[in-house]
Amino acid sequence: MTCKSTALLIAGAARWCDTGRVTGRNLSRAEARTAQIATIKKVSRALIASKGVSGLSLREVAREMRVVSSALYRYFATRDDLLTALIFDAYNDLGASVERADAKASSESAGDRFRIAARAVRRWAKRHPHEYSLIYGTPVPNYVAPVTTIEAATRVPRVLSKILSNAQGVHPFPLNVEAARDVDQFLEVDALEEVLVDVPREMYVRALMAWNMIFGFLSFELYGHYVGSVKNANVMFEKVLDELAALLGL
Amino acid sequence: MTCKSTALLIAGAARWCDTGRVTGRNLSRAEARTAQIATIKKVSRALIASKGVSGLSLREVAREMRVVSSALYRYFATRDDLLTALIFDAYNDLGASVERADAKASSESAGDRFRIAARAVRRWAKRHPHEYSLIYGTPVPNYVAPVTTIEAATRVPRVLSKILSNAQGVHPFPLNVEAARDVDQFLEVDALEEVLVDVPREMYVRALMAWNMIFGFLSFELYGHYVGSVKNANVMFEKVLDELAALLGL
DNA sequence: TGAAAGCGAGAGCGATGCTCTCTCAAGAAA
DNA sequence: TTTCTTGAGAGAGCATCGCTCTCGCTTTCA
Repeated sequence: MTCKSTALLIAGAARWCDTGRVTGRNLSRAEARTAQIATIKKVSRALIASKGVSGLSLREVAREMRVVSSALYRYFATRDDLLTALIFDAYNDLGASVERADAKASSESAGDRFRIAARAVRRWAKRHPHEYSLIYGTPVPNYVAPVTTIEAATRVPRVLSKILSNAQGVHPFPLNVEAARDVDQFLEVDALEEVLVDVPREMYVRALMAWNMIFGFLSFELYGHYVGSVKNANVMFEKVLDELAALLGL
Repeated sequence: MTCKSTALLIAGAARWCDTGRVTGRNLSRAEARTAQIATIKKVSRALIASKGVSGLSLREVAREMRVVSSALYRYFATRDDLLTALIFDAYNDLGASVERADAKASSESAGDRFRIAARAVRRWAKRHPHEYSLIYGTPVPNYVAPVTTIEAATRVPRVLSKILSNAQGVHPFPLNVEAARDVDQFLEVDALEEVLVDVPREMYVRALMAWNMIFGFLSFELYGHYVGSVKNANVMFEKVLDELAALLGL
C-alpha cells in the first residue's frame, strides 16, 4: 500500500505512486511541485462545485488525491491560502472569458459589444456559481486581497470601459452635469483613469453603476432573490442591459 | 457546580441556575423556552457580529450561556435551523427599520422618500454587516427559504413600491414602451402586482432594477469591491440614488 | 560523495456538529 | 395528593475538521 520502492517503477514514465508521491526520472522536483499544485486546485474546484465553498476540506482533497492531509501543507500553508489561490484563478478565468468574448465582437456596435461582454459575465457566473460566490459573495473572514488579485479583478471593468471609450460621440441620457463636476471628491479618479481610459468623467458614476448592476443582478439571480418576481432571468437580463445601454448612451 | 438542588433557590425569583437551567416558580415552561430561544439568538447574533457567519459555533454559544452544547439541540435541531431563524429575524429587523424611516417621512416628496428609504437600508446594512451577509450574501448551502421568510423579505420592496405608486403623474425617463409590453413574459406579474400596487407595468423593470441596484451597491461596498475606485461611498450612494430617482421619474 | 532541502506518512491536538443515554424537574391526569 | 408523561440539561462519545510535528526517504546541489 505504501510506496517504499519507487526505484522499481519504470524509470521512463513519470507516474503517480499509490501513495500519491510524484516520481519518475523525467519529472523534476519543480515540475512535480507545479503539477501537485495544479491537481490540488483542480480537485478543490471540483469539490467546491459540488459542495460549495464551505464544503471545501483539505482532508477531502487529500483523500481524493490518495495522499495524507498533512502533505498538502507543503503547498498551501493554510486553507485560506488555498482559497486565495482559487480566488485569484477565478478572477482570471472570468476576466479571460469576457476578454475572449469581446475580442470576437470587435466589429460589433458599442451597444452590442456591451451586451456581449455582459452576457459573457453572466454565462461564466452561471457556469461557475460557486467560484462566482468565491469572488463576489460574502468574503472569507479576515481575507485581504493580495495586490496580484486586485489586478486580476480589474479585467472585467477594463473590458467594459474599453467598450465605453470606443463609443464616444453617442449621446447618453441627460447627464447631471452639476453632479459630475465634483467627481474627484468621492471617486479615486487617478486610479479610475487607468481603467476608464478616454471615458469622460461625467460618465464615471454611470459606468460604475453599470458594472455594479451587472454583478448585483447576478447575485440576486444566483442567490434566489428573484424567485417570485422574475420568471425568465434571461429576458430580464436583456431588459436590464437595454436600460444600462441607454443610461450609458450606447 | 452542577444544579442538583433547585428546590433551595428562592421560589419567588426566576433565575438562572449555574448550569443554565431556567428554574423558579414564576417562569412557566413555555416562558422559559421562549426565553432560552431568545437568548440563544441573542448570543448567536453577538457571535456573528464579532466573527462572521462562519464563526458561529453552537458549542461557543453554549459555552457563553454556561450550558452544555447538546442542550441547544432542544431548541434548534441543527446549526442551519439556527441560521434560518436568524435570517428570518434579520429580514424583519431590516424591514422594520425601513418602514419606520418611511413612516417618519410621509410628508416628504416622492424623491425624498425614496432616498430616505434607501438610506435606511444602507444604514441598517452598515450597522449589521454580518446579518446583511446572512440575507444578501452567499446563501448557506442547501438552504431553502421557508414561506414565512419570503414574506419578511418583501417588506423593503413593499416600502419602495408604495413610494413609487404614490408618485404617479411624474414623468420618468423615456420608457421603452415596446419593451414594457411583454412584461408578463418574463416577470411574475401576478405576484408583483401585490407588491407593486398601483405601479404601471411599464415601470416594473426599472423598479426591480432600483431595488437590485441598492443592494448591489451595498454588497460591493461591504465586500470591498469599491476599494480603489470609490473614495467616499456616502457621496457615491447619493449619486446613485439621483440616477435611480431620475430613472424612476421621482 | 556528502550535506541540504523537499516531500509524504503518520500520530496527535483541540475544536467542530451532532447523537445518545441518563437523570431530574415541571406539568397534566388520576 | 399521587402518578405518569414530557421537557430539559449533563455528559460521554463519534466522525470530521484545520493544523503541527517528527520521521524517513529522495532529489538536488555543492
